[in-house]
Amino acid sequence: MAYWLIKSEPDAFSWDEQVANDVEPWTGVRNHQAKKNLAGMKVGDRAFFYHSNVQRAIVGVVEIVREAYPDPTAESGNWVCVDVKTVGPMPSPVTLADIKQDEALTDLALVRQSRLSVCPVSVEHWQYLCRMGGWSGD
DNA sequence: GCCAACGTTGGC
DNA sequence: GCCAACGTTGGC
Repeated sequence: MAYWLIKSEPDAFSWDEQVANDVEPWTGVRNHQAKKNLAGMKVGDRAFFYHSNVQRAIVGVVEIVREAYPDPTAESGNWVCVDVKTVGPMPSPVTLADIKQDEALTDLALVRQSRLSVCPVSVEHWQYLCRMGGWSGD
């Protein structure tokens, strides 16, 4: 199974809304590299839910429950989305500042390509970030 | 196909 | 609010 990180501006769609909705279609991605990442997601993969812009922190964990299908919010039909399900909140959110300070995380896609809204996370980084956030996991 | 202009994202 | 990074558009 693979690991990912998906970004959302809390003003547009926040973690609280994700928790309230439980399962949410992850739509609106309009970047080819991000699309490629979405298309590579499998059911059962997990992703960090990251708040960009105002909070800048990993605030929770979600699971992919439906693989890439045409994004209904795209008129062209050329974009895709996936469905993600709430797994749980990070006990202590991992901030971007924390991540940037940590030498083990300098090659994280989140840091290297700040504008990419859907990025892959290696197993090593996933476990490392989980430890930082106090995620006991399952 | 190159490149300048412009728009958007996201950190600070 | 500013700016850097990056994507897109359009003229040539």
